[in-house]
Amino acid sequence: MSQQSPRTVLIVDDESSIREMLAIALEMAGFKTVQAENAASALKQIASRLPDLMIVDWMMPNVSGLELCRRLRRNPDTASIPLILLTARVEEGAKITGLEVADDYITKPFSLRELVARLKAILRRTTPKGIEEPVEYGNLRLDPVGKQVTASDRLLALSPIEYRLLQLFMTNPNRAFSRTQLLDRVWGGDVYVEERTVDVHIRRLRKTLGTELSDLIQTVRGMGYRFTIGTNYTD
Amino acid sequence: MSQQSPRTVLIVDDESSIREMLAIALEMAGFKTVQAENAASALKQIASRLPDLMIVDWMMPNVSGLELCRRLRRNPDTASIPLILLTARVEEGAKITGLEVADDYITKPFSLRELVARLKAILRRTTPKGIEEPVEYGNLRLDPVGKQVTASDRLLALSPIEYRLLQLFMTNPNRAFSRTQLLDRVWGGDVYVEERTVDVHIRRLRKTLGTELSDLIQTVRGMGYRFTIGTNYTD
DNA sequence: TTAAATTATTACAAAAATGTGACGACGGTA
DNA sequence: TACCGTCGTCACATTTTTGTAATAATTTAA
Repeated sequence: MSQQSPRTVLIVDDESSIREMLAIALEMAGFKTVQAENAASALKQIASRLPDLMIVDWMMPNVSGLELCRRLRRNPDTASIPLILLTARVEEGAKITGLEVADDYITKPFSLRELVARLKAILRRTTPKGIEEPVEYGNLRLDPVGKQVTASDRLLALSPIEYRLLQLFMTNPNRAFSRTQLLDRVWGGDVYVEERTVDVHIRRLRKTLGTELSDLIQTVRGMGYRFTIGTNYTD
Repeated sequence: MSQQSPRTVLIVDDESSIREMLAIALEMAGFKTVQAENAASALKQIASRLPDLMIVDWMMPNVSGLELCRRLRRNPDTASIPLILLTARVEEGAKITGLEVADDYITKPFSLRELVARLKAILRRTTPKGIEEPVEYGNLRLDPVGKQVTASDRLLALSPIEYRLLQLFMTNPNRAFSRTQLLDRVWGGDVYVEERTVDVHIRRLRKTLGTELSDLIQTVRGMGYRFTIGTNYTD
């Protein structure tokens, strides 16, 4: 049974009719959908919550879909979101230009069945990398499928937030996150809590990790926190 | 993490009490604020100095806030200023119409904390940071992503100021900085500290770098300091 | 060489940042 | 209903960082 949390697809198109059609088709296929009618709105949605995949219309007023994709690619946080470009163009040149930034493209008119199929294909080959593969450092192991964390084969009891924190850390080792970034990516961009709340949850995470493993989560003074591996210290 | 020059927020509202409340809240959050009580005044303020973000009341006499936003969007100079619409309307129609021109909207009554949070979120995503590549000279390596510095793979414990100092030096090798320049670029242009304080921090940086690497930071007598690489000396 | 100018070093107290425990709120559940 | 786990926030403790002044060391100019 593939009852993971449903994938979220962000549909970016200026025509509401197309958005609606796609939304219905995708929701029937078991996806969650979010819509945006322009690039600015899309960026806002993304800031609020990272989608698992995006369908972007090539031709849009102001910022074109292509330009939106380029901007997404430049930002490390969004660079890995799989993209499907929706285009009416059939020319080879356009195809190639589009593929440089997109993972796939579909020319209008298109069959919904085909779209869904391609979408699933892309998710199949892009998600296992980050989301479903267990991450492991030393004897600490995080299993995204079972949402379980084990240390030396002992199961750790993590709260939901602790789990997401650890997952973010373990999938981005040696990267410092500010409290704001953590709030954005663990809590979600649309939740407003005190920055210091992060400290408390770091504390709780460290506590459940135990004395040995808690060293993995380091304080970066004046900045935030970092999951550090493979470095020697000389303090 | 607000060591950048303070952002300026232009508040446009016909009710002075609301303007004042917003101004106080925002200034407590570290922003500079400018106020305007109508669209004309707002345009004047903008002409005098471009704000980093605007909060605009939807309902205003004469030109409505929405109309003001539209005019701003039409002008290339002001089109990219992020906008937050302040509105009492809750209807879906209003939301959608508003979002076409604004980056976000907040319905009255609103929580100041939420407003500040959203405002920061908008600034965060409209001011994308450049891609940060590690800098490396010899066995000294500074990693902006992890905010860590290693010497021969040993992690150095730098304080925030030491880190920023070293980052400035390493990204501008062989360039001499005066103490004033260092204060501007490491401390930020809006703080007042003694010039001699720089000396102390240089000393601290040299100390944490260790005897070998401390030679990299050279004193330029009568001028300031310089990060020197690839040069041999024969005094 | 000496005196003046400049920088290095040290110590210390204030300020800032982070760690920590506790409390109440909230939703789910027996 | 009461219980339980989780969460956000606060108050207070602890640690680190920072600015400054005092003093030592060094360089420069005459």
